Amino acid sequence: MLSIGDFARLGHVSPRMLRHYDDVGLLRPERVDNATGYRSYTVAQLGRLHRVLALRDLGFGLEQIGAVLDDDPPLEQLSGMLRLRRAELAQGLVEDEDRLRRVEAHLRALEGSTQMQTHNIVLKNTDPARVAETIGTAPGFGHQHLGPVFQRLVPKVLAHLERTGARPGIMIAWYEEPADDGSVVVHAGFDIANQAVDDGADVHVTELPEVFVASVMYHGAMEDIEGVYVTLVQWIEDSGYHLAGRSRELYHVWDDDDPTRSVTEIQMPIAK
Amino acid sequence: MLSIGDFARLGHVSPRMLRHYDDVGLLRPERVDNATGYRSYTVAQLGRLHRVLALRDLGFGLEQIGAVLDDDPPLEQLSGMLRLRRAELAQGLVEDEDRLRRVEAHLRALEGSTQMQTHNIVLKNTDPARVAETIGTAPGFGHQHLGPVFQRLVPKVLAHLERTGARPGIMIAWYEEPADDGSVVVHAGFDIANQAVDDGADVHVTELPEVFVASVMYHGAMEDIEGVYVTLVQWIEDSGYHLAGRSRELYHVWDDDDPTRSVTEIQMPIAK
DNA sequence: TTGCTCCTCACGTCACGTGAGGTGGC
DNA sequence: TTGCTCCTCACGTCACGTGAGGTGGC
Repeated sequence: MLSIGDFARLGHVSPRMLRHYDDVGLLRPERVDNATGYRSYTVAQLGRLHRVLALRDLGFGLEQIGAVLDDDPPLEQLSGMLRLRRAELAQGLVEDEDRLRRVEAHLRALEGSTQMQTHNIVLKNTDPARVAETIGTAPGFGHQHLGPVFQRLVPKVLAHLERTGARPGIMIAWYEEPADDGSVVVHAGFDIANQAVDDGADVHVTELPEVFVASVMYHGAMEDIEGVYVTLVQWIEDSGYHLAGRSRELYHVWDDDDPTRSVTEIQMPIAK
Repeated sequence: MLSIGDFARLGHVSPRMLRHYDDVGLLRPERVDNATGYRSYTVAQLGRLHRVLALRDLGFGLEQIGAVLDDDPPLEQLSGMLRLRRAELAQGLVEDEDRLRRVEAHLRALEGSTQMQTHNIVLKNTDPARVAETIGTAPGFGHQHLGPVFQRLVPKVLAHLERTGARPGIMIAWYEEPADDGSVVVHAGFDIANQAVDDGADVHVTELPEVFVASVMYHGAMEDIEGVYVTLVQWIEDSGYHLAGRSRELYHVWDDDDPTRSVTEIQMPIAK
């Protein structure tokens, strides 16, 4: 008979672990002294300890280990558990590899040392939105091209919504792929939630689908937003994703008086 | 101003998370109602929430995130943190890949469906041991070859220990690489801990070094141990390791009357 | 008046590590 | 008598999820 300390040394575990395994019924001492509570183990119990350690090393929880050791499940069930564990591990590996790539993308973004705080990029599924929008064409990207187009489009939508008695929600814009000459079709409109709004002459109600995006919150005036786009696109590429759709801008805070207080969310659909 | 529920929906997080971030000081509501305790957030706070989520996604703890956001560390320190995180992730990946291989080795061992309970293989560093041992040669492995050799060697060591007044500890054997004709040099002896023992005519005191091994506890008579070796060697290979030294046997329980009660540990040195 | 939201505790998670405070055997 | 081992609580870990029990605004 071995004391808990001797048995622990023999099995390369801590006495505390053995007490814990006793508590949860995973490995009971061969006997326990009535008066002192001292635990005694036999060398033969090393076998059971070994099985516990082996299964723990594979990542099983103590409860599952207890089930395996005590219920002596049939081979198929055992291999089923191992297969499940294998799948979990493989899944975890994929996730951690992706995470590692994202860390590396942030490192590279830091080197670029753009003013923007790069640690601001979140991956998520957008919530779908119903928008009343209208369409215009700009000669290209960039604030100097897009600004005037918005000036023209936004009042149209607002007027239409006022006519139909609907309250505009958040303002949203999205961009089609640029044509060969660089010109861009711009969609600008407002979220209308589930309010009933008829289509107008130029204004249409449409549904923006749920998509997986990389999203950045940008605080500041629209003139300076281009650097954010550059950083974001680079980050997406660095972290192993690629663009997979039309990007959107959500104007969470639109401050005409002080544009630097604006809060704009850029969403770029991506896929692996 | 947004209620906690609205802000949570906007940021794709749970209200509980926001309360938690408030508790730990990571993201305080813009204001809290004195009477009701209701929290209010502003849309501008989405930026901070975004940074929290981005860093959390990389695997940083909330405390570290708070430090990054509030202390605004210099670029080098930021990139140092990212580098550390990258190293941790890479390390974790290696470990999980190894674990995955071990799971797969167990699956293959199950298919073989040997009687032995394969979930009994533990990787560990052996503890170094001082042993008094002697040497013999057997015509090959297998109980029929080794048995008689042990019969001859063990009494020699015991007699020597008795002469020097030392108490024998656990019995240990190890094997040199077989020669071309298959013959094996066998070392057999006893652990003597730190007792002073002089070398004898045939008996030498030697130190077994600490090595990394795959270890199996085998309950039963020595005649049937060969299957365990076969399974163990196969498992080692399947799990991406290779043999890296001479294997040992530790006779934790040696029962002459009932050999099936014997407990023998097989240790095979391995490396990646 | 009935839902809905929000509030504050407080337990549970997983497998132990780490004291605190006390006792028994050499 | 002094170390050493062993014992039983009980807290802490990490980031919340999940009730319980209660309140305020539409």
